[in-house]
Amino acid sequence: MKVARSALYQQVASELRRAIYSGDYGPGAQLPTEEELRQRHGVSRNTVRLAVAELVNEGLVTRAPRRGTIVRERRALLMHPQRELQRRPTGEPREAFAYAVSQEGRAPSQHIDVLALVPAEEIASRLELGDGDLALVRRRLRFVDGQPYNTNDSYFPFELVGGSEIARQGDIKRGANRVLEELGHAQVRVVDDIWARMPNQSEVDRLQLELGTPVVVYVRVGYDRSDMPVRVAVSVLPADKHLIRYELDVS
Amino acid sequence: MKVARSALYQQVASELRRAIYSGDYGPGAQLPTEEELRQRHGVSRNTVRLAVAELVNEGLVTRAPRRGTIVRERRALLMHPQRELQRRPTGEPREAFAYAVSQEGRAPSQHIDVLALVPAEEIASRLELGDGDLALVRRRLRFVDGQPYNTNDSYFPFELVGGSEIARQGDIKRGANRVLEELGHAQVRVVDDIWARMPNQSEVDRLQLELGTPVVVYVRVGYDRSDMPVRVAVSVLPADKHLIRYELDVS
DNA sequence: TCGATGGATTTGTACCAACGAATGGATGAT
DNA sequence: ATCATCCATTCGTTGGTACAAATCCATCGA
Repeated sequence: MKVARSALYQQVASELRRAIYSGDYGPGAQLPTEEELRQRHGVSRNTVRLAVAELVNEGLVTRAPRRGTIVRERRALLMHPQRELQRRPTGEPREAFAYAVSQEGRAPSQHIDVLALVPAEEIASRLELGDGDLALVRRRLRFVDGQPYNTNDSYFPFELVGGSEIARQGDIKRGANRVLEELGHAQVRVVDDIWARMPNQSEVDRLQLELGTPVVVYVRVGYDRSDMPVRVAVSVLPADKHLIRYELDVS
Repeated sequence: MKVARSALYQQVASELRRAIYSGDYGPGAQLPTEEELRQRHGVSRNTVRLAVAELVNEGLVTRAPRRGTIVRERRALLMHPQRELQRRPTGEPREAFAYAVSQEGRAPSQHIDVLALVPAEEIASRLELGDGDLALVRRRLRFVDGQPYNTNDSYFPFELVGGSEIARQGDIKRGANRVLEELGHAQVRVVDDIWARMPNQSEVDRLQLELGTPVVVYVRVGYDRSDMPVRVAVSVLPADKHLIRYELDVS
């Protein structure tokens, strides 16, 4: 007698979910093998795999041959978007990301590509560029403890930064924002847009994302004193590793 | 001759992904039926379903019997967490959410449950409650144009608001923050934490989420003049419908 | 002792078959 | 013309089988 209020695989998934959330399987624990679940619930292996696939898509577990199905653990690193605008301690030679990460006792590194291009419409409109105008982009892939961590692509109007240090390959130790200042276009106002979505394939590859990990997209547009956009920074942050924090004073 | 650099279902998924991103299938368009894809790629239906499942998990498409596989469209509504702290126009009778939504020409509504309980550890620690201390929670499920839109659970120290309007069922037209003010505990500082994850089952149910939709979790802790936490608001925002925006002045 | 090797285990991919559930659209009745 | 009904289509669920790929671990050899 079946009292199937929902699909079998849903029932199996619920049972596993409950067990995980209740702590029966803590982070790092291995769930029963597919064969074991098959017998325990009296269903086919297809059904078991469908159930576990749900948990994978929810980001709860990962699977690997022979290793089995493992409960994931997550440790997020705190981001303070506001602090990136503040001056770091005098003499601090590193830019915002490197500084923040090493503050938490972890080892930052990054890979930078610098190139000029006609940006996508979304970027162009935020930078208020004309049709076909060039932008200079600094594409960063950042690592923490050797693992890919996030990406940060910063776009500048080419006209503005073409001849400056920003257009040169490699690190700018004191930070691009400092260079903008020196060019007379310090950012006095920024607008941050934050949303989330599932990653596309190239993001999965670049950031070595596991299945079921959404990404937070974080776009900052910086404006100078004359309200001209001088920088558009697009960050793609794997959701399981990032926590964004803002502190606001009520004025 | 097979040049299978990756799994068959991955190849089919890539092909579909490419077609969607290139605009061959715009929002609302129906992908070929499973049977059609099966024939076109010469694979089994299971393999086709695996491929399409990938797109579903990426939030690119939805499936329904007889309707087929449809390319999703997304329209996000802008949130301004800062504005919720500002006074709304004098005489404006609605609270922040209702005001913001109707500003965009859409129809807000909500359902509120008010209850007292011993909150989960995460909430308790943010509210700096002792062990077993009660909190008052106002649980909101918000709708836009009749569709579930997001949830917002606001926790207050019971000690603080037990006898006030906050503890009564139903709407507080002028907003709970106003009541806090009147109680002498106006929020002068807030800390916003933002992250993302895949939704759990109860969230999928309450918010009628489609598969492959991550949620943004947005936690605001408000402190009064003596730096006591007086409110913890936990919002769960379906990622495809929300865009969070902050505007910061560089001081 | 330490490294290479191979077997066993566990998930990954792929195919086939059958029936259920939902619904768009055609058909027929009023 | 309008509404109810029925059918065909399309996805949803579940069962089965077979072999591939990855890797843990025990065993064997130097």
